[in-house]
Amino acid sequence: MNISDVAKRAGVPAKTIRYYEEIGLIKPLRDGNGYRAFRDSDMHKLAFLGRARALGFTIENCRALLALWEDKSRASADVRSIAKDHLKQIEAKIADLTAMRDTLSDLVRTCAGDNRADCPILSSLGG
Amino acid sequence: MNISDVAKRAGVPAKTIRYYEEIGLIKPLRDGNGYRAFRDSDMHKLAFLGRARALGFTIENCRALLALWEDKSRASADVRSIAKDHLKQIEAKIADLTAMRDTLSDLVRTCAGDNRADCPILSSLGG
DNA sequence: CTTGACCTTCCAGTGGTGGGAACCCCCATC
DNA sequence: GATGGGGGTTCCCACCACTGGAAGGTCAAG
Repeated sequence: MNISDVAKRAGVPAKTIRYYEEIGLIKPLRDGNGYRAFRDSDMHKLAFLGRARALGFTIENCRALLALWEDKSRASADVRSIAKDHLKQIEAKIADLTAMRDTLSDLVRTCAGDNRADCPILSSLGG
Repeated sequence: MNISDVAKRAGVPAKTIRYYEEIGLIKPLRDGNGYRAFRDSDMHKLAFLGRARALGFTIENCRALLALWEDKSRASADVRSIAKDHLKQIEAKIADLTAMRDTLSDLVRTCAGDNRADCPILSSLGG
């Protein structure tokens, strides 16, 4: 498989695939002409990476998860611990954003939004 | 005022202040020795920027809001429109993260997390 | 033989800092 | 006068995870 085929099948952009090779997440073979030759296993790894990234795992977490996925004798506790940590971080980010949203939606609600110069949003930002 | 004073008072790191000057958000004067000389107005702008950034506004939005803040004849509708757009983006991000969290917390819940190799998290990522 | 779609590598840029080097300036103390 | 310490300055590199683009090699079709 060439890079555009595997990109389509795994749902990961070709540029990203090259990047993943560069940082050692995948190690595709090479044809005589220098083209990358992807095996099915490479494609599956890329699809795995695509799903993990879609869940917001960092690259380094993806690397760890991939290693655990490859390791037949792994303990699921290791995976669970990574996922739980990540879940906590996501929840923290949601909390941050929710606080922002609440403040901001209050401001938007109290702002008349007409042609007058008086603006509670700017007043609030101004201190 | 020197940079560390204004950093403390406005609650914005000195590094960030230099960056804000570099991109033209503030224009502090200079002393004879080359030190930045901040006026009160610079400090107020920095505090404004700090609050706007804390609400997640991008630098470019901050620039626009600052201009409106400075403009005595502004219409509050302009401010409100920026804030509403930003609010929408925050809500979109919250929705994304919430979807991630839901998927992930399902996976974490169904994962035994013991020493067995069987792991629903990896199975799900593997496709 | 040409065209055009691939593929390759390499370099630069993103946003908003943070870290650190190398150097200047000012004040206090010995 | 020397020295030390704590400011300040500019400049460049690193982060994260890509993304875009240039310059050039390769391949299949017409």
